[in-house]
Amino acid sequence: MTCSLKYAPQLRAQGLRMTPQRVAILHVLHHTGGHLSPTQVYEMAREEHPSLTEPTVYRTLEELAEKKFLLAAHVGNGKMVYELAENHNHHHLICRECHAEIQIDHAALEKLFKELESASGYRSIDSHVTFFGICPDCQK
Amino acid sequence: MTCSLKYAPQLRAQGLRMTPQRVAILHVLHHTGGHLSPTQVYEMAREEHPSLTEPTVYRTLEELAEKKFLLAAHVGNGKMVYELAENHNHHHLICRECHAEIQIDHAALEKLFKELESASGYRSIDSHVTFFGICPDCQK
DNA sequence: GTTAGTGCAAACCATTTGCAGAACG
DNA sequence: CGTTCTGCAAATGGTTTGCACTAAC
Repeated sequence: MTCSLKYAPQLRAQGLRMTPQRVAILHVLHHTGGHLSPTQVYEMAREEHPSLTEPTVYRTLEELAEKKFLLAAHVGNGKMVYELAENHNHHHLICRECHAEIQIDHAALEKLFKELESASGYRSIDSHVTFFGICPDCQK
Repeated sequence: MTCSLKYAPQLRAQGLRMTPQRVAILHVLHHTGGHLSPTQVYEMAREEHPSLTEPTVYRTLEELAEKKFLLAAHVGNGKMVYELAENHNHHHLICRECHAEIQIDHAALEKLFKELESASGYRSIDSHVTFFGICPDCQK
C-alpha cells in the first residue's frame, strides 16, 4: 500500500500529517478511481483501518478537498462525492430513469468554461459537472 | 392571489388536486421567481397558510417536480432547490468563496447539450446546471 | 362517497461539534 | 514536546414514513 504514501510529502507541504487513517482513505480513493460518498469511503477504508470513524472520514475528506487533493462534487440527490483531483479529467452524464452514468471528457466543456469566464468575470470555472438525461436503453 | 389558481386546471389534468397548501406553495415560488429550498418554501408559505407542515412541503415539491411543474436542482452543498419550470431559462454560476451567484443564459449551453446528445446517445439533456468559480470580488 | 392530501409524531440518515486523549514530526 | 489528528458521544438538521383524519371533486 505504498501507493498512498507517495502523497505524504505533498501533505506535509500543506501542513498536514500523514496518519494511517489518511493512508487508508487515500488508498480507497486511489484504487477505486471514481467518485465516492463519505459513507462509501468510510465502509471501505474501515476494512484497512478498523478503528476508523465517520467523523474522521468527513473531516479528512473536507480537509483534503480544501487543499485541492480531492475534488468535491454533487451527484444526483444531494449527496456529496469525492474523488482524487488527479483523476478528475471528466464529468458525468446520468440517466434520470435508471441512473446509468457515463463519463464526459473534460475537453468537451473546456471551450464553454472559457466562454463563461470571459462573459461573467468569474475565474477558475473547472468544477465537476453532472448532467442528466435519458439513456439509450430507457428511450425504449 | 389568484395568480396561483391559474395552475389548477393543469394540476387537475395530471390527477392532482388544488389545495390551499398548494396554492400557498405555488404562490411563493411564483412571486420569488428564483430557486428555493424546501425549508425556505416552508417558512414563506407558512405565512400565508399557517397550518402548513414540512412533510407537506416536501411531498408537494416532489410531486410537482415529478409532474414537471417544478424543476429540481442542486446548488452548492448538497441542498435541493426548486423553481417553477416556466421560469427555467437559465443556469447558475456560484462563487466558491462568497457564494455570490449569477445566472447563465440557457442559450450558452444549448450547443453543448446538442453535442453531448449526439456523442452519447442520451436524450433530453436539459437539466439545470450549476457551475462553480471565483467571482470578480473574491479574486481580490 | 372515493380518493388524494394533510397533520402529527416519530424515525431516519448524513453530517457536525466539543472535548479529552493519542500520535505525528 | 507542541500541534495536529482521532475517537467517542452526542447534537444537529434536513428529509422521510406510518397512520388516522380531513377535504377535494
